[in-house]
Amino acid sequence: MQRFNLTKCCLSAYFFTNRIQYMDNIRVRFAPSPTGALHIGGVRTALYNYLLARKTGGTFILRIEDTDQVRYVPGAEDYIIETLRWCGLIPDEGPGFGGNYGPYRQSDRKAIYQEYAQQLLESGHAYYAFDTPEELEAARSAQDNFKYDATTRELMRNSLSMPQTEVQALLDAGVPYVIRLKVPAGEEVLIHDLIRDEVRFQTNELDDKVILKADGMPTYHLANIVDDRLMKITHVIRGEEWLSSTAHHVLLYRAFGWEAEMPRFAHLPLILKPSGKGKLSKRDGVQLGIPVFPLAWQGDTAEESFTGFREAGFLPHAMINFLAMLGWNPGNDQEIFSISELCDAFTLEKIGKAGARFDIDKARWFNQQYIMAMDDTSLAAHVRPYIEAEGHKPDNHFLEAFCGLMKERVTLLPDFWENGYYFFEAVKIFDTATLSKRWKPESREMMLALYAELNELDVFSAADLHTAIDRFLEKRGLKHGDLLPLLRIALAGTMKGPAVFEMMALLGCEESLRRLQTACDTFDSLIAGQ
RNA sequence: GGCCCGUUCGUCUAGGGGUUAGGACGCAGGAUUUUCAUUCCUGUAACACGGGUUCGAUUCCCGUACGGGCUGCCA
Repeated sequence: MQRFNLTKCCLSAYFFTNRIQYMDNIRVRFAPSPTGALHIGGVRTALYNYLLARKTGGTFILRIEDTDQVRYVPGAEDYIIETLRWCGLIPDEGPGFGGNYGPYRQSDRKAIYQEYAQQLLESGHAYYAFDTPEELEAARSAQDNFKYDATTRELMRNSLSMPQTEVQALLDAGVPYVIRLKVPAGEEVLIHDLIRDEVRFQTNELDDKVILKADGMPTYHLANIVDDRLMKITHVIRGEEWLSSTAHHVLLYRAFGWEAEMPRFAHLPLILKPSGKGKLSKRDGVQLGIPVFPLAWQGDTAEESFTGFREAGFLPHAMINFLAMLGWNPGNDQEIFSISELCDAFTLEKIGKAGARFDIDKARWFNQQYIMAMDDTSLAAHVRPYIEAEGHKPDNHFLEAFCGLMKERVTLLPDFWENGYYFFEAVKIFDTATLSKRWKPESREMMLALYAELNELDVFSAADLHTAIDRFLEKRGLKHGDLLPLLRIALAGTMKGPAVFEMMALLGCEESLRRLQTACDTFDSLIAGQ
């Protein structure tokens, strides 16, 4: 990274990171709409905003875009904030986070937008429109590809097509109206996108977007321009679905006379379905049985309720790491990144242009890596709830040792219980298929002899067990293979699991011997019965 | 339909005018291990197509195809 220190007389210094120029005091915002659970793609957008802010010493702002009264869903805002907290993407400013540019909820800023809409009205960049939804519908069905624009607005009912007296009369009578942006004809809008370079639009292709709705609320277009301006946003990092409407946004900046200080745009590629085509949707989650939301969401119906990465047993940092790599790369082979490493390595320039397929297997791999790398104490804290949910309250020492034995054998948090429940309670299922091959007529006697031998042990550690059992086998001219598989099944019921000696040591002398006894008592009939 | 964006192994991607096109996930095989897992090794597999430009193109340009986004008083 080259750094250019400009003289103090300059208002702002600039520095370059891999060719993209950043200014000082970077301010970015994550601006979700509280219409339901936050999509995983939204989490990635939040992440990239957060990373740019952290990398540059800038400010990460949360702004709630709740201008749609109809689609507003109670609880969605809490969900968004809980998600950010779970992921560790804590806003510097936002509702409940403080900041000097609030309020950060757009519904609390209604009056501000009206003021700015008025300004556009006065400067001739916007106009009143009285067309009812029905009339618009009629116009659309009467004409294919109907667009409310320079070629059609004279035919519609608005302050451009009607005499001023009539407009005033309608206004005075309290007839509902919207305010539309008057898109100029024959101009070009050039956008310098940080990810896509130059993108051009012809204003003749653009329609006169509604900027203030009949209920007095702004649409996204107006609100986001005004707020980004007032909140001094320097970089707009958002999904590609916004690229098309960016032309309108530039036109709004132009109309307000703010174009020169407009924020920089970076439009992120979308996250696509795991299989097939199209962008990832909540339906994919239920269809494939995979989480596509960070946290579970309880909707009004079963169809509107979804599981989340957290509930599936993902560690937040593993999910973040996975998401970071979906559309961005560090330019080298490193894949595992802590959040702070991500902050250092992140650059907008390394974000790809093409959409990225959502690959749950890769996510699982990341989770496995994070579990294996985590120390036993921290891991125990994550695993404890799963064990307690099954009615067990192990002490920390035991649980940590358990985590240590299991962590190389799991990919998701629930696997700890599912693959290792027998550390907490009696074996429920015995692998009778293996047992019937291994349990010989003389096995019972061998196990009984081992029981007696182990019963004499003073110290029940893995190392001591190892020595004792090796000695036992040697005495009888047996090999590991003659005993250990049986011992494993006696203790755990399954052929899968940690080293037998470690398992025994953790189970303890008393419990281990009890299981040996149980094996001797039941294995004969178990095999006979199957 | 119109406008906009995109296209390297099945997936995530590196790379970039001359390379054995690299890594990771997955999958397959092997080594280690009493089992499973971990770890290690090996293998599998890609520059969408057609024209240019060029001594040479996967890389640059133009088309085509395919995919995606937008096209609401939704965000």
